[in-house]
Amino acid sequence: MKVSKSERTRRTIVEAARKLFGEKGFDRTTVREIASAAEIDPALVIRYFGSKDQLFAQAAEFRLDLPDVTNVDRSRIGEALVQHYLAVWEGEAGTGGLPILLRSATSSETAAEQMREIFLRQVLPAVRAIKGGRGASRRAALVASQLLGVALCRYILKFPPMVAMPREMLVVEVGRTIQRYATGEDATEG
Amino acid sequence: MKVSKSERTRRTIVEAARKLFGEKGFDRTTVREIASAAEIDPALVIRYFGSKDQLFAQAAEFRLDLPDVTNVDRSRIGEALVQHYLAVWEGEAGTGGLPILLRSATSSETAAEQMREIFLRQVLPAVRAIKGGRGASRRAALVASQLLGVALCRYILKFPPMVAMPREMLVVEVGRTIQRYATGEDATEG
DNA sequence: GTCTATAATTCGATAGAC
DNA sequence: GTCTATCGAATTATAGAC
Repeated sequence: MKVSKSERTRRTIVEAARKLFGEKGFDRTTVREIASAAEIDPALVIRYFGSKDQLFAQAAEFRLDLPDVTNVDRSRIGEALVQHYLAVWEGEAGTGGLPILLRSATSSETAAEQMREIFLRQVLPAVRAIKGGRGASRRAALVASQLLGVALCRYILKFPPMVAMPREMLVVEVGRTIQRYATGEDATEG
Repeated sequence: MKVSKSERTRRTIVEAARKLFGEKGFDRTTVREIASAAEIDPALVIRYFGSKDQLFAQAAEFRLDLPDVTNVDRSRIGEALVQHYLAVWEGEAGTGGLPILLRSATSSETAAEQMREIFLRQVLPAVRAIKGGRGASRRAALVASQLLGVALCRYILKFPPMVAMPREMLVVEVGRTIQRYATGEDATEG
C-alpha cells in the first residue's frame, strides 16, 4: 500500500483534532479527547506531533484559496468574494481551518498571530490586486473585519437571524459592503 | 462608612476579574491569578462568588447603553452608532464587558448565549427603532456582524492596519455600512 | 472576615514493556 | 508501532484554624 500505517494514524489524529478544535477551541480540547475520538492511545498523539501546540498548528493550517477575480465583472467583485467564502466555510462543515482558528484566536496569542499571517499573506495581496495604492492595507482590514464578523455571528455565536439568512441574501447585502471596501467605490446596482 | 469592607473586597475582585478575563479569556484566567491581582486569598473568590463561572457571569455583565438616535440626522445614524461604540470600547480600556465576552464567547457556550441575549434585547430593538418592518432582525444581524467584526480585528486579533486606523476614518467608512444595514438605504453623501 | 492547608481532579507529557 | 503506567504540575473548590 502507498500510505504506511503510521501515516494513516497521523491523518486520523489530525482529522479528530480538527473536529474537536473547531467545536470547542484549543483550551477546552484535551489530548485525551482527541485520542479517544481517533480511537488510539493518548501517548501516540504526543509521539507523532510532539505537543498539543504543534498538533494545533497543523490542524489549523489552511489556505484561503482566493478565487480568481480577474475574470469577473468589476462591479461584482464583492459578491464574488462573499460567495466564495460562504461556500468554503459552509462546505468544510466545521473541519475547516477558519472556524478552528476563529474559535481559538480570541484567547491564544499564537492562534491570533496565525490569523494575522493569513491576513498579511493572503487577504492583503488579494485586495491589493483588485485595487492597489496607499490605502490598500486599510481597505483590506475593512474587508477582513466584515467577513470575519459574518463568520463569527453565523458559525460561532449563531445569532438566529444570521444563521437563518439565505446565502444569496448575504451575498448581495454583504457583497455590496465588500465591494465598497475593496474597490473604494460604491456598488451602484446596474 | 457606607460600604462594608466585604463589599469593597467584592468590587476589587470583580475589577481584577474584568481585567484578566478581558485580556486572556475565561479558560486561561485562573482564580489564583484573579486573587493575586486583587491582593487577596484565592479561597475568598470562591467564598464570595460561589464559582469561577458565576464570577465570570457578573464580570461580563454589561449594558450596551445605546445612544439616543432620535435627535441625530437620519442620514448620519450610521456614523453616530459607530462613533458611540468606538468611544465606549476604547474608553473602557479592556475592562468593558464586550471584550470580555468576545474573548470567551468563541469557546464558551454560556458566554455565546450571553452575547445572543445582548443582541436580542439591545441591538435588535435599537435597529427596529430606526426602521421597523419584517426585515429588522436581518438588518440587526448585519449591523452586529460588522460592528463585532471591527471589534474583533481591532481589539482582539490586532490586525495592524485596523489598529492604526484613526477613529474618524472608521466612523466614516464603517458608518456608511452601518447606515445602509440599519436603514436599508444607501448613505449618499450630502 | 481572612487565611493555611489540602482535597480531588485533570491535564500534558514521559518512560519503558511488548 | 502501540500500549500500560505514571510522573509532575496545575486547576477548582473545600474544611477548618485564627
